[in-house]
Amino acid sequence: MFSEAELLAVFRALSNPARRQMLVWLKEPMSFPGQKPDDVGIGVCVTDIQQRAGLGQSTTSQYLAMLRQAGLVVATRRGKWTYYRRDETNIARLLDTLRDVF
Amino acid sequence: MFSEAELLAVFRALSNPARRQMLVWLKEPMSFPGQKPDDVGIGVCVTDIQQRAGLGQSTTSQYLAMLRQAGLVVATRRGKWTYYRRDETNIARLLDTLRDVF
DNA sequence: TCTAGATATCGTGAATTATCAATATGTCAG
DNA sequence: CTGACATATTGATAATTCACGATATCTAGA
Repeated sequence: MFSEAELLAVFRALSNPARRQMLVWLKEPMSFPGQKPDDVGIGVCVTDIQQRAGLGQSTTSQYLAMLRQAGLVVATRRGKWTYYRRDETNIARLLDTLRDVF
Repeated sequence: MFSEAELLAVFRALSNPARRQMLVWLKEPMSFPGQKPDDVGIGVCVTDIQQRAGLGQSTTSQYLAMLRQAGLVVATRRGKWTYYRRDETNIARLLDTLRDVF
């Protein structure tokens, strides 16, 4: 299911509180100020996540990239913005794997 | 259920492949050479885990301490030996929490 | 095409982790 | 009480992560 390398990426990504929070925050896209109902399906843009996290822009971008490489979120570019949303299918698959492995 | 600090300890502990493997290995105590059937209930001693991991003695001891602090294993001292076994109850509780939180 | 805004990437220094060897502690046997 | 052994703790260094500012890239619009 998940290779050793994939599990490593996942645990490394989640071993940081800020990144873990981002993943939880994305469960409720509408909780972000200024989030448009039309955009819920596509996700939340980097700037909005950055505001909430209180981190620098580059840090936020990198952290989201890590979550994406770990297969936890999906990025979609629309215009100048990149929207991030949870990859619910893969997260469910991950939880199943964790049940099997641990 | 699990506090933020506890989750941090868990993910940090599991973000290292050697520590993750130890936790998996401990599912099968009898898979360790020289493991006595009588000791299965109490766990596996540090030296046996160290042999399998191919790490130094101090490293192994520290890694097991990390797993213990994360609530993933339980240590029992018997004579000169310290036996480590999985804390299945807490691991199950953890998996439930992960399902809730993520 | 030029510019401004959003995001990504690069380069950095501080903090943390990985891992070991050396040493300390704790326990049994004699 | 000593010696030998199992484990824990300490000290050290290389590698990695954290988080930032600076810079590069991409895109929409003037």
